[in-house]
Amino acid sequence: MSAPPRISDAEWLVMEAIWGQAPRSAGQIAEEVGPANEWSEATVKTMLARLVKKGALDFERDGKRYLYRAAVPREACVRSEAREFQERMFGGRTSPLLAWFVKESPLSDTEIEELRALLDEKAGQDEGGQA
Amino acid sequence: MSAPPRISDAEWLVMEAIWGQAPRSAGQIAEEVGPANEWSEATVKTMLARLVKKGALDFERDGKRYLYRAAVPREACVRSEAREFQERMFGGRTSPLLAWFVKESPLSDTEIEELRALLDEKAGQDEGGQA
DNA sequence: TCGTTACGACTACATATGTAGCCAGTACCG
DNA sequence: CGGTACTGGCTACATATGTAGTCGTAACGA
Repeated sequence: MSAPPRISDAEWLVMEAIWGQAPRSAGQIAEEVGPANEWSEATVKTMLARLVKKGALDFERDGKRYLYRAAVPREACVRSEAREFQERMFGGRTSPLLAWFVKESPLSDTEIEELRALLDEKAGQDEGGQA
Repeated sequence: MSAPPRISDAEWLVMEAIWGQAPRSAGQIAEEVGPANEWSEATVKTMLARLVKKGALDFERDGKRYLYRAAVPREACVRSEAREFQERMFGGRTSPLLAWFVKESPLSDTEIEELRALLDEKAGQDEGGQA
């Protein structure tokens, strides 16, 4: 449960590629994220190395190259980032956050319906479902 | 409408103090945020200078000292941070974000009620309320 | 008027981040 | 067995960030 490492903006894009499909070699990853972000292959390799060092990635040898895989689930990283965001912007409280997004964002009727359904579910459960 | 400047973690705390009450002198601000974060006064002053340079703060002379005030509304910064967060975590989509927070967070019945009310309002309006 | 002091300005320095180049070794082809 | 190309490792460098010290000077009190 140790907090996942802090993952920077650029690093996050690399992580996404790996969360999307793993294990993969640096070359494969670079092919996926490089062009879209106008990164040289070297840049991607640097980020891979840093992510390994941070403990966000793991790798196994495959002949002369490495195959990288995520060492932390995306889930955990999202949770951690979300917590920080929530903390900074809304003093850690959830309902103001939700209210803010509901007010600020365009939502289709369908989406509103879905959210209502989720709230219903939520209301059904007793407090403290959070294990 | 130019995007508000990127405000770092530590800087954000200083901004909060100023959004809370302005204009204020460096000393006053340091008094408020320094102890809580174990920052020396020098640290606070550095952040003030950086924030001014970034265009996040403005100041007016008051004798020998400066009185700082926010140059960008908190609103705008929150919006900008929220957009980035949403982009990174949920591909920019709002409803998955809302769904995620609803599922992940404990919400009291009252809060759920309030959100329902908000959704009702939202559903009432036609699409594209975004002014 | 002169000293004191409270401010802002400038400097410092380690780590993080964005971006990328170069080198050495190794696996594989010929 | 030697050459070649690909791969990771190390180096580089500018900017951002966290954290803080020092200095010159203006304002104010004595």
